[in-house]
Amino acid sequence: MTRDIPENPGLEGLEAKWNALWEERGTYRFDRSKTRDEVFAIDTPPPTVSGSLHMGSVFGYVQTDSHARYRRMAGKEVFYPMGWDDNGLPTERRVQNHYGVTCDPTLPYDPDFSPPEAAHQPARAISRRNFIELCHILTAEDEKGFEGIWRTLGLSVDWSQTYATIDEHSRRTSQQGFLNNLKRGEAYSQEAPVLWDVDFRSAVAQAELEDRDRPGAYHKVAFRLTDGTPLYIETTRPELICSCVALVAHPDDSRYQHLFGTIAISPLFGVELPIVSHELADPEKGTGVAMICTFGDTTDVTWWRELQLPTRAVIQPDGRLQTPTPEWLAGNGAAAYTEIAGLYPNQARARMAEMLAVSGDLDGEPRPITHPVKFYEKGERPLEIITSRQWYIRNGGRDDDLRKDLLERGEQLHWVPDFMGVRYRHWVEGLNGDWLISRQRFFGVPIPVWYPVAGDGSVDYDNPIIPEPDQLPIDPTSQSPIGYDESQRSKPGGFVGDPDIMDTWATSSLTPQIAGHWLDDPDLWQRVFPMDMRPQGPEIIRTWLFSTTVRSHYEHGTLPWESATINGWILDPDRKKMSKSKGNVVTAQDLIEEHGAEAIRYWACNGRPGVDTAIDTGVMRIGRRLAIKILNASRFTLGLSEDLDASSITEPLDRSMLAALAMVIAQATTAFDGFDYSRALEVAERSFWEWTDDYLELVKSRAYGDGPASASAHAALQTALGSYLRLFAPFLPFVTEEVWSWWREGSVHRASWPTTAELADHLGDAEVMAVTSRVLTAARRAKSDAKVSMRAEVETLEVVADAATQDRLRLAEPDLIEAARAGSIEYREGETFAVRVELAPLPGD
RNA sequence: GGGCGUUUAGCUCAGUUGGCUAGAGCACUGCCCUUACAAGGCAGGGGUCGGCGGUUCGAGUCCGUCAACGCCCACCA
Repeated sequence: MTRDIPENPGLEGLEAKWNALWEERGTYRFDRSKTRDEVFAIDTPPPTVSGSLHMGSVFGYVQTDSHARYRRMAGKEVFYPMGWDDNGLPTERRVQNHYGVTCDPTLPYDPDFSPPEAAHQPARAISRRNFIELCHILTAEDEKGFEGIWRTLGLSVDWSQTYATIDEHSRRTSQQGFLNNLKRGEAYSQEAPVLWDVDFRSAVAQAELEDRDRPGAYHKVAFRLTDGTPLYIETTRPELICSCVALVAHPDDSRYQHLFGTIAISPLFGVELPIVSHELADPEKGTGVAMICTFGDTTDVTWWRELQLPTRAVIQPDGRLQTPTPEWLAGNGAAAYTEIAGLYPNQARARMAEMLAVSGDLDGEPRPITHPVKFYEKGERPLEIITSRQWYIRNGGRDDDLRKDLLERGEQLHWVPDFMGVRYRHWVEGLNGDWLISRQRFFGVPIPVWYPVAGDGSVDYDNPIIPEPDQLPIDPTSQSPIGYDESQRSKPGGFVGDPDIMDTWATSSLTPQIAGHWLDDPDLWQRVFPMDMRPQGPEIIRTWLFSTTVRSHYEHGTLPWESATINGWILDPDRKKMSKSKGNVVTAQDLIEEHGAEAIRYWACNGRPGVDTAIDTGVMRIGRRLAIKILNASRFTLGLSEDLDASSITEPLDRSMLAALAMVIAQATTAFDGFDYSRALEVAERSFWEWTDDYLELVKSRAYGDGPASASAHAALQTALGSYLRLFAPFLPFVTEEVWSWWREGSVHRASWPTTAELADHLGDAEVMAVTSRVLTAARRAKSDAKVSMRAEVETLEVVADAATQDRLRLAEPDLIEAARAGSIEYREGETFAVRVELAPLPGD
């Protein structure tokens, strides 16, 4: 025996051992000499770097890794990069909490500021540049931690192909992409009402909204017609009566036909308002008359735009009602306004209710209701709508032709599972505006433009000053455009920099271009794009998947990838969706330490594509047991003899076993080609347990002997083991690599995927193994029923079977007699298969 | 309010174009320390497939409908 097989092989230490060796040997290094058709490129989701890794991430990434490993073995050169999403608000929040700081852009840069050991209490305000430096420091630490976990889990990522969505390369790619959109007219800026988060003081895009049910109250309020007749409306936002610009009812509402075109006067404020008609007014809601404010909700925006109403905005970017009395109010109206000036909406609402009650314009008590209110998904207060200048990228929300094109892209994409494509379609069909990409935040990729300042000091937003490509990336708030210098910043005749940053999706929608080095490495780019696979979660179809599709459609006129594989949700052990707010998040680190990487991988790969899956430590234990079983079965097989040529496989039972294995290989391959890793694992696993439980037991006795029959068993065992190790390699990379190293040169992960062709010359009748197992099982059952050891002797085995089955059993008879410890086998002709077992008398009986 | 998904043994899940007495693992029960494996092996009990109604010679598997759960979307008066 020259093989170095441990006496008592175990799983401990395999992760560290093989990760070090894989790194040293460059096992997963991308070979960029391969051409596009030889490459399998994966657009890996860059995880949000946020301290601890969520089990939901582990789930999807491990599934993707199993597929990457399959493709690599199946002959593709796998382009498998890793990115970190450290751009944007989650990082800002984390920095604020971690260091106890807030960003105040008005402060000067402090070059001596160093990261505090502990969080400042209370929070300390620092400059934007200091703040951004902290963002970089913290994300760099977190990224190291994440990489460590991914390596422990055995992701076969090429770690030389990494990026961060805030790094220089990503910023340049993102800014160039934006400038290309701008040049082609796909990006534009416009002053318009936007949904606004008053805490973050930033605009928010449609894709980032969520509805939450909140308590509210209908206030029935009397407006007055010119003759003094009350006209009642119901509103949940009486504080906005001061910003009312019209009253509206449905054009077919007979109750109000006579009022269209006339005037109503607002209570307390005395503003004259036209009474108009519009189809969005719902006769069923309230009194059928609604007040139109600028702006209380998105319907107001629609009415305002379509009915060409004036703007009377009072809500400020900080969420308060403006302090100066609005110009459209005068006299008693102006006096009434002073009661609510400077208040937050909820405070103003209460005050208005009091004032309306006193003036007699409130009919009855406010009626409490629960209603859906729009929130920023990361926000804590309801969104307001304010008017501001923002940048947009056209996404079909305002253009039917473009919408049709993008829907067509969704049809072209191969969705796994296919029903996920419906979510894309519904999202695109439901878009109601273009993609708002500017954010009034600090840590992100700057909008890369400046604006000329005219002699009168006004800013010319319609003619932005564009940087040259070789200047990118730029920060227009600290760099000046070519032809200007810093002394001209914000001066008449000079320039101003756009102060905003881009939405995180405006950058991560370019992950194929970033990872594939679209701008700076055309040679690499043409080898990897369009990519093959986009794995991701279902919740970001509307954001990441869609936005990536939009950018690629514009930039390259193609889909960014051929297939999108959508993983399921992770549920906690009680089948509740895990979320930080529920406090039921289980971190990956703990589970990996407790169960080991192979167990976690097995659990993840057991989850069907796209199917919600609960964290289940029971499944993890099964995976661990499978890994240990592989070690032990390998030790048995490889301890028997040196390598034998497969031509030694002559015994019918051995050839039968290989015939069954060939079918398993075919099934697993078909499953993987359809992105169904879980099916591939399932068929391999079922087959492997049968192999160890039945085949190994049947041939054990023969294998311990000598001669050609023994050699046949050895060679068949080796051949089968070689197949099983490769079938399991995508799922259990450490244990399969360990066994492979006892035996073969090179990495199992660069070995070729098993094929039926390589077994073709050694196949027999698969039924021989099947019927022999049935007889063996019958013998075991008899012993179990008699409560005796499996080693107990059988006097006779009497098999009732048809002639064909008898013939098959005779082919394996010596093995069956040994395994069952039977004295003899007798056959009787019969249609129905049956086995009668007569146990030998026990010694002493 | 609309859409998508899920609902099969106590638990976690398979069941691919409808077809032999519905499968696996865990858990449970019994037996076995058999020289690959006792953090193991062998064997066994246990579901009529969410409800109702159809199509069919035959349905867990197709159609309709209802319900529960999850997710996504929806103009907040």
